[in-house]
Amino acid sequence: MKTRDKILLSSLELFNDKGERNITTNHIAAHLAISPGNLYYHFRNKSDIIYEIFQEYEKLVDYYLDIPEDRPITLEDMTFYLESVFDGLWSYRFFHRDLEYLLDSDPRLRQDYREFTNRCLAAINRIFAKLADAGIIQPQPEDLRSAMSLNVWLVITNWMAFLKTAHAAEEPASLSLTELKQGIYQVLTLEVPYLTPEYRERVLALREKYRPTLPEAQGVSGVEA
Amino acid sequence: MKTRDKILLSSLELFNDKGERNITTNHIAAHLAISPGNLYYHFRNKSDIIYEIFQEYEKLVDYYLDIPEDRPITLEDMTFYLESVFDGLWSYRFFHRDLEYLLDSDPRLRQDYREFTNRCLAAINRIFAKLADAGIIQPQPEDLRSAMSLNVWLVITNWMAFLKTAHAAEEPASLSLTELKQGIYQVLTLEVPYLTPEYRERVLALREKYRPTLPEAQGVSGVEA
DNA sequence: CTATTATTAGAGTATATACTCTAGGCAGTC
DNA sequence: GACTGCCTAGAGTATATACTCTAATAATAG
Repeated sequence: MKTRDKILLSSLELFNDKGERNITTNHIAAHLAISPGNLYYHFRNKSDIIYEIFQEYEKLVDYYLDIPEDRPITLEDMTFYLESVFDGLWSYRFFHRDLEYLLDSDPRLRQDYREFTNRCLAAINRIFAKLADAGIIQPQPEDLRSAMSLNVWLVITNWMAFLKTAHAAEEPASLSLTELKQGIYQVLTLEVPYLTPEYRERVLALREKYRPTLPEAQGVSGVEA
Repeated sequence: MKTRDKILLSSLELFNDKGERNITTNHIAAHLAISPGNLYYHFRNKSDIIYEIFQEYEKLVDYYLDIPEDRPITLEDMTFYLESVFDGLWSYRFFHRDLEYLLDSDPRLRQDYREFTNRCLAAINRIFAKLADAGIIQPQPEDLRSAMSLNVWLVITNWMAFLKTAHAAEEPASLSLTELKQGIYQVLTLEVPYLTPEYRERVLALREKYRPTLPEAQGVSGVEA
């Protein structure tokens, strides 16, 4: 594998593990057992590395959220979208953690991320429209659907931060992909009141599959309330 | 005003303005025109300053979210809770921005924040229960209510991050309290499907008051989709 | 084989950051 | 006036960070 690609891969891994803020270019070089000079031969600075990783992330999610225009949408499609988006979030989980700082330090990233957000929101919106067409959820007025889509986006992008911060003082690294996917339970919660009688039971059953197993991790434990 | 309090106040102001990551103890001292030594006479380190600011924040929100046990809840109560919580978020807005890093660097903060989250979730849960008692929303099974409460929490705590990141490349400092309170629109969106016929119109009217004025800031602009 | 280009090592640097240390001022008290 | 306790200044420091520079080594093309 090319050094350049190894740098991108290691950076992503280290960022995900320890947080972008805690990883310097020297750390990355040391982790790969290459010299700082070598790293800077391939990338002008740390921002460029991050920008390139973001572009991979963007491409991945755009690929997943390619909504078919020519056919109706199914429950399986919806499951796929949810699973995929959370997979993407997991693979690039460092990104949302320091999002604001990253956007402040790189105007290109700010611009691109903004457009990315808009594409995602539009995709969620279209999914809802097609779910209504398919008779899975009840149709809603345009502005309610937009606001719902935005709420879905907020839940999806911040579920991980919630998990990490609501976890006890144990190893903060103890987060797993399985736990992350409990976010799907939260997203489906948003759909519950809109489900049509025909699909209600099926979607509720799907939702159950993602129900958090440890009520403690859920946050509302009653005991501490 | 005592130097100690001035340090807390200036720190909060600077953190909110520029982000905790971009503000050093030397910056704080310089901003107050005092010496670093002086600052460190009053606080052992930066973490201690942040921890103390968090405790103020915690106290404020706990005070706002004191749900009365002896009487039913009204729509005015709900409005007050929402307004207050967003006021609190605004006043201590630096906090959620670097939350994960802050919790990673201070175990006390991690523990306290976790308990704080649980208290807030419990309070939201109780509010929903009392809204149902008051006939404003339809009663829901316990687990659905918990999941809904968690979604409310996710929307509330991350609305600001969304605004900051979805904004265009303009001044990132252009965020206003008014915009922030459009988060109330999003929270009320979550309640919409559960409203009782008696209260539906009143709550929808309340919600309209917080509707975002600029569709662009909303994120879903159609044009870019 | 040679010239050129791409890649790498590794020492080095300017700046920043969190924090320390010493000396001293100032207010009150006897 | 001397003592005490609180507060402050400001120079200083160890470490980290992002990044540069030079020279050497591999790879490739003619």
